[in-house]
Amino acid sequence: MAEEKLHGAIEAMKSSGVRITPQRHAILEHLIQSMAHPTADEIYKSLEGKFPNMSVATVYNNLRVFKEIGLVKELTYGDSSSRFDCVTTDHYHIICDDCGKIVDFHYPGLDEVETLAEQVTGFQVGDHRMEIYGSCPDCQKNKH
Amino acid sequence: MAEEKLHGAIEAMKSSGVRITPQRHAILEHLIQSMAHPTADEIYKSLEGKFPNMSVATVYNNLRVFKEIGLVKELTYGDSSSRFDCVTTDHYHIICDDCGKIVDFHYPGLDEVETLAEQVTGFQVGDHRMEIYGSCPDCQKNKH
DNA sequence: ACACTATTTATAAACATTACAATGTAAGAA
DNA sequence: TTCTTACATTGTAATGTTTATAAATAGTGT
Repeated sequence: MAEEKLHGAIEAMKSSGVRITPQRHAILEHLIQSMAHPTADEIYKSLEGKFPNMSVATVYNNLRVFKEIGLVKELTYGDSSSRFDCVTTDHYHIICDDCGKIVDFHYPGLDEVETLAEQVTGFQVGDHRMEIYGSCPDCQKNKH
Repeated sequence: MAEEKLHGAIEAMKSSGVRITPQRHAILEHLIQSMAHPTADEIYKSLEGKFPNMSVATVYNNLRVFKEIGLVKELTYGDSSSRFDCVTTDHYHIICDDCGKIVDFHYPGLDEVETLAEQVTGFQVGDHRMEIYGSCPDCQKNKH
């Protein structure tokens, strides 16, 4: 399934006229395979073995490119660095306040809220963002 | 009404055992009166007149204190600096993609999503965050 | 093969935020 | 009041993430 996602992403790049370089391929692959919503620096470090000469700038540049063609979303929380998430299917995130773990979870989509917001504020709505915060099962145990 | 909010906030500080210094009073006052969800730097600049010697560190320190006692929420978007919002009543934000304007808007609260997330993920949910993105009425006019 | 453009690299710069040490200020006890 | 102690503020240095820039490299179309 990760294969298919990667394939789909590459198709999306092709049809957007974006070149598929080895670095881009590797960054995308890492984003898809790692379930961990990594930071730019984590991606950089994890590809050091394969690409000893790769620059951090390349990671940032390409994450921006991926964002622009809608392959990737940037997640900004309170902490210092952004995390990046491959948008394959629509999903939300639930985040552990204690250990920082991020888990995907599905929910129908909040169309109703968007509609109401449009009516009340006069905005033309394009998108929304939602996250849920709490304590993950592991951290609940450790607290007891 | 801003008076009452400020008063309530000061009471909250008292009962948390947090000292009410002139700087803290001014920062809170600015947060409550400005409807603009300011950045730390904006707060700092706006109080330069009253407190020529105030340090940026003071602004950051106190925003952290306010966050800890639950008076203030930190809003992190894609851009470089956090914005700060006085939590008086529960509300969500709708944000203009073009000009960055942030407008408050009320909605019943997404208890149902929280409950479902709890069941699906096993997390113990404490909080959630939602923002809506779009184009504000002004920017819609300026586009066409 | 050639010219042209996109991409990568390396490094410097910008910027927000935090850490730290020194100074100042308020509250309570003797 | 004065002493003591804990908390706040200030100024500055340090940290860390992200962006800008210029040079080197690779790819594409003619």
